[in-house]
Amino acid sequence: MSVTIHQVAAEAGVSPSTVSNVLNGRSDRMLPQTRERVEAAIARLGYRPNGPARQLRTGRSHVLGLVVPSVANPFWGTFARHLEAAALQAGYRVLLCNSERDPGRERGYLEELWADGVRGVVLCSSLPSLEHVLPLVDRGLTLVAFDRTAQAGDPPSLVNISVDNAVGAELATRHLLELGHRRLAFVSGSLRSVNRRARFSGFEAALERFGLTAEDAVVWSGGVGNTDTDDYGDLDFPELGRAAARELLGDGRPPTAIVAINDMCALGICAGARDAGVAVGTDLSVVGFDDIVLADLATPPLTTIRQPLPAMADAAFAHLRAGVEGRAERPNGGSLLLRPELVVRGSTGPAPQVEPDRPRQRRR
Amino acid sequence: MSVTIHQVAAEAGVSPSTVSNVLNGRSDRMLPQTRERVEAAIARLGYRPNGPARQLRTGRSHVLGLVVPSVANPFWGTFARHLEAAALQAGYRVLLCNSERDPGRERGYLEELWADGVRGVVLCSSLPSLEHVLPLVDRGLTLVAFDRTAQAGDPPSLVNISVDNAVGAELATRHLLELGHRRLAFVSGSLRSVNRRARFSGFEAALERFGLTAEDAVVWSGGVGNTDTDDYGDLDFPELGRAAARELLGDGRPPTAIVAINDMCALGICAGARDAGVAVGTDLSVVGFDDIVLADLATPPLTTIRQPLPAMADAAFAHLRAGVEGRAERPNGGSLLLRPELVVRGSTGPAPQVEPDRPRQRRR
DNA sequence: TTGCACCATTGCAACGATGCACCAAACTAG
DNA sequence: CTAGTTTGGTGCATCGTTGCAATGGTGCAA
Repeated sequence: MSVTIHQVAAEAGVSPSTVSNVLNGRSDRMLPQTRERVEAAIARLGYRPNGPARQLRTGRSHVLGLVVPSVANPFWGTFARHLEAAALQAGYRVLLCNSERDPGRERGYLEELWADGVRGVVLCSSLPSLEHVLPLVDRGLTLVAFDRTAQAGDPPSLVNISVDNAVGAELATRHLLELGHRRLAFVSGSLRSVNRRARFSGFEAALERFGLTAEDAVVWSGGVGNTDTDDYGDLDFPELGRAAARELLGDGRPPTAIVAINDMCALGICAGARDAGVAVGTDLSVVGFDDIVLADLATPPLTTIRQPLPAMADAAFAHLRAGVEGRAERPNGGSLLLRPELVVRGSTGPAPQVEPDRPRQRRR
Repeated sequence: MSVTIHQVAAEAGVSPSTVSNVLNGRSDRMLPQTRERVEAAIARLGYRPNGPARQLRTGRSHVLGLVVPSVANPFWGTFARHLEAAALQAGYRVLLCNSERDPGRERGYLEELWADGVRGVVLCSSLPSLEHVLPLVDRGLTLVAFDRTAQAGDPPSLVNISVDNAVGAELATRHLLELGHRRLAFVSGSLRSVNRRARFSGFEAALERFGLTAEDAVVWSGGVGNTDTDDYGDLDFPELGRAAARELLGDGRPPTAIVAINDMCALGICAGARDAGVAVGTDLSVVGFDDIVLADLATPPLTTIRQPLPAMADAAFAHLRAGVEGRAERPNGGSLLLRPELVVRGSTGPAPQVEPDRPRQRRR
C-alpha cells in the first residue's frame, strides 16, 4: 500500500541497509554521492518510514501521552497546545486522553499507551498518591506529574511540575486583604487533591499574616451531596462556583471577597453573583487561578493568578524527551516548582465601606 | 521488557497461534477449556498485545486522528472530548493535532498520521478546497471533514459533517430583527472558509426577508492588516471581536446588534463594548455561535446558536470506524448537515427606542 | 482395512525497519 | 609481495503478532 524502504533502495541502487543508515544519521560511513542518491530516491518516491515497524524494531516511539482531566476546560486545552508545540519541534506527537479525574481511567490509559509503545507521558493528576500508576513507572515509563507537587513516598524517578500553589493562593488572598477585605471565602471542590490543599494552606497563611484565623473565613467545598466519592468534574467547576455564590451570598453575613480554586470556578461565582444581583468588583471581589484566555474577557475581567504554562510545557517535554531517549537527565534534581504571578483586573476592588446586609433586588 | 504472546502461550501450554486465535475472536474453533486456559494465562501475566507489532502485521490501527485549529478554543476542546468518548467505547484512541488553520500543517499532520498507521482522521478545517489532503484520501485514508459542508468538486469518498451554518446565522439574525433591530453588523475574520461564508449568506437571507439588504448592514471582517494571507488564529477571535467593537461603536452610526462568527468572537465584542461603556443586552445586542460552556457564564450570558456536538462527534466516529474497519458504509449518502438551535440568553434585547441617528430603510 | 472428512491445534512465513557482523576492494607499511 | 588496516557497503536475524496452510489424530462409511 505504501512505499517501503526496499523500494527506495531499489530506486537508489543500494541496499535497504544503506537507506536505513541514511535515515538514522549514520551517513559518515558512506560516500557523499551515495547519500545524495538515497535522499533523491526518498524525495522522488515520497517515502516515509513506517512508524509501527520502526517502533517494533527499536522499541522507541515518537508519540508522547498527555492525560488531562478534560480538554473541555480551556486551561488544559491551552496546556495541551503548548506541549504539542514543544513536542512538534522535536518531531514528537502527542496522544491526548481525558481522565475525568478518575484514577481507574488514568491507569487504564497509561497501560494502553504503554502497550502502544508510548514511553513518556504527562499525567495531569493532582491526586496525593500515584500508586495506581507506579507499576508502569517501574517498567520504565517516563512520567511527569503535572499540576502536582512532590509528595513523601514518591518514587525518585518521578518528576513533578507545578506552580507553587500555596504562594499563588497567598498572593491572591493578600491582594484581597490589602484591599481591606476581612471576611473572605475560599471556594473549591473537595480538598482531596494536593494542589487544592496547597492553595488552601496559602489562603490560611495569608490570613494569619493579617492576624486573622481560618475562623474569620468561610470555606465552601461543595455543599451538594458532598460525600467521599463525589467530586465535581472539570466541566462542573462553573456550576460549583454558581452554587457556592448562591449559598454564600444568601447567607446572613456574606463574605466580601472570594478566592476561587480556579478560573472556571471563579467565572461561575461571578455568574452566581450576577444572578443574585451582587456587583462583582464593587460589592464582591473575586480572584481566580490559572489565567485562562477568557479571564480577560469576562465582565468584569477577572483578577487571577497566572500559571506560566509555556515554560511548564517546555520543561515537561524536555524531561519526557530525555527519558524516552535514554538520557537519564534530571534537570532540577527532580521536580520543578514555578512561581505564579498575580494579575489584577476588574473583579477585585476595595472592600465596601458599608456592610451589605442583604443582597439587593435581582436584575431582570 | 513486556509480556509477549509467546510467554502467554508457554504459560497456557499452547502455541502462540492459539493465543492469537483467542485474542482475535476465533475461539469457535477450539475447545472451550483451551480458551479458558488461555484467558487465565493472559489474566495471570497481565498480558496486553503489542500495538505496533499487531499493526505492522495487520495494517490496521486503533488510533484515530483529530486535527483541530486549536484545542485552546473550548469549542474544539469540547468536541475532542466527545469524539474521544465515542472512540473509547469502541476501543479506539484519539491522536490530537493543532493545525492553527494552516493547510501546510494540516497536510503534514495527515502524512505523519498515515505513516504511523492511522487510517481514519477527522479534519476540522473549513477551507473551501481540500486538495492538499486528497492524495492521502486516494491512498485509502478515511477522512471526515468537520465543520465544513460539501463543496462542488469534492471526491465522493469524502464525508462532511457540519451544522447548517446558513440556517444558524439566519436564526440568529432573525432573532435580532424580531427584536426590532434594523442596523446590524456581521463580525468575522476573513471570509475564506466555507462555514463563514455560509453564515454570512444566512445573515443576508434573514435581512432580505425583512426587506433589508446587505447595504443596511455593516460587515466587519478584520480591519487590521487585512491582506489575503493574514488571518486570525482561533486564539485571536477575542481580540478580533474586541477590535471590531472598538471600531464599530466608535463610528458615527453604530449598529444596535451584532452577529458574531462564533462565541469567542462574541465574548471579545462584549469585552470591547464594556471598554466603550456600552451595555450589552440593552444598548447593544450580541449573538454568538457554537454555545461553548462559557457562553452561559458570561455577563450578560450570551445568546447563541448551539451546535449539537455530541451527535456530530458520534456520527464522525461511526463513519471513521466503518472506514478503517473496511465496511464501506455511507450512512447518509455522503455528508451530514445538522440543524442548529437558537439559545436566547441575556446578551440580546429589544432595540433601543430612542435613536437620534436612526438609519432609514434604503432600497436599491 | 482403507479412504475420507472433520477436528483442534500448530508451524511458518510474512509485515517493514534496524543495526550488528561481516565482506570485498583499496590502500598502506614493512 | 604479503599482511594488515581502512573504507564503503551489504546480509541477515530480529522485534511481536497474525492467519493461512498444514499437521496428526479420531470417527465413520464403504
